[in-house]
Amino acid sequence: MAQVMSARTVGRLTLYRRVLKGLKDSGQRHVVSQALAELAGVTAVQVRRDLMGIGGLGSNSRGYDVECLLERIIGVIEPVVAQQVALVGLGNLGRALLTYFPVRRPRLRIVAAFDSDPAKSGRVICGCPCHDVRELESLVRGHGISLGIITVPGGAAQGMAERLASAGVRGILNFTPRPLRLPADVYVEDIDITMSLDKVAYYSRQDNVVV
Amino acid sequence: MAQVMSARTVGRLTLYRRVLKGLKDSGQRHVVSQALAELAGVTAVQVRRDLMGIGGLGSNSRGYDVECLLERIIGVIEPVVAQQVALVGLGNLGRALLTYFPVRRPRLRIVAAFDSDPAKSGRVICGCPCHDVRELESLVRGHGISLGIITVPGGAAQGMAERLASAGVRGILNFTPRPLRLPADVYVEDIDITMSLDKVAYYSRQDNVVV
DNA sequence: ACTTGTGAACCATTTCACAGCT
DNA sequence: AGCTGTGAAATGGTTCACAAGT
Repeated sequence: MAQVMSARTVGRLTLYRRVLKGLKDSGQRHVVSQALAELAGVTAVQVRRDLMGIGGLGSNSRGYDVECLLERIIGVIEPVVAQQVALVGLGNLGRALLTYFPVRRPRLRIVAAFDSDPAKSGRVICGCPCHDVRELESLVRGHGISLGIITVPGGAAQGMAERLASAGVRGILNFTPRPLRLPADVYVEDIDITMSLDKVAYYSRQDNVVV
Repeated sequence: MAQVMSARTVGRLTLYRRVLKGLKDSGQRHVVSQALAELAGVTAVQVRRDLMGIGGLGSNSRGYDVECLLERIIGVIEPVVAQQVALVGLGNLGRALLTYFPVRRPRLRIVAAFDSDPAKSGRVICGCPCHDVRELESLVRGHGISLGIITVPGGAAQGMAERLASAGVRGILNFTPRPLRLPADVYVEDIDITMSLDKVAYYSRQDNVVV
């Protein structure tokens, strides 16, 4: 990719990939922007803009070739070689994520999990070996782990993020409600579940929701 | 509130609330926009804009009164009376959320959980009674539940959303990767964990991340 | 007739720059 | 000197409207 795409565009491309996979499995050969848009929950123009950005390859009569488009999108957003992921924090959410991910993203595999509770280390949960957090740096370096998922209590978030970053991690998915201050070359994506619930609660009380 | 605030503003107000609670507990009486901004991970101007929107009440010398501001924000974003929440889908993620929420948001209480697996109904998990999904409508109506959290497999998402909406739910937190098509008066907030991880993976491979 | 691709317009949000108060 | 509040500018993202291809 010549230019870096915006986070929203990247997000939508993952939606399209999902939809296209479904279409391909059901034997669809072509799809028009309108149909793709409806399945992904966005507008048709938006779809065309996004696809334009990765070198639009639609036919002016039949729309887009499902297989061809899918491969193009995968080529843009999926890693060529698998990326290794570490999970820090084996609370309920952390354990849920361990079972949630592996089946879906074979190219992003959680290869190590960490917790400060010694009772949790040494075990294997859902195929993922759990270690004491003291081993974090050595194992992150050893496995060449480039992504981190943080599901620790808020107070420990910044510290864990710094340790991950200094051990070579380039991107962090942060489930804690704390903002992470890290070098600019580490990308951070926040998922603040409580904030999201607060938003839902707020708008559910408004009468005139236009979103 | 006269005008409906944007989703981003509402989100940031919840951040400020969190930070202000911490400051209050630590005995801080006043806080300047710059400090609040750093703790919330945004800019100082952003903070002032947001607070302006709810009727800025900062002193031109000492900044904002912590307690006073906290109460103002709570008055704007928190429900006056508690809102009841239903959780649909008792997989790993659903169960993790059951243990995650209650301690944090006393005014948003998950009062019922549903699953299609009969083995899961009749039990109480983390203080929350679990029911067969067939009882969804009657219990949602009976409890006056106004918010729903959906953590079912993707294929069941749209159906569950419709059932929740027709039973009177006004806002839905959607953890499935499917877009929900619902009447415009139901607010939907999506948390697409897999998409977020894909974004992290994508940007972690870019060299020039400016976010 | 129905499609994509796209300049231009539009809208939302953030940032700049500074007036005004203490 | 240091703060908030805010008009105005800038940025970023979405939608409109339509040219051009089949």
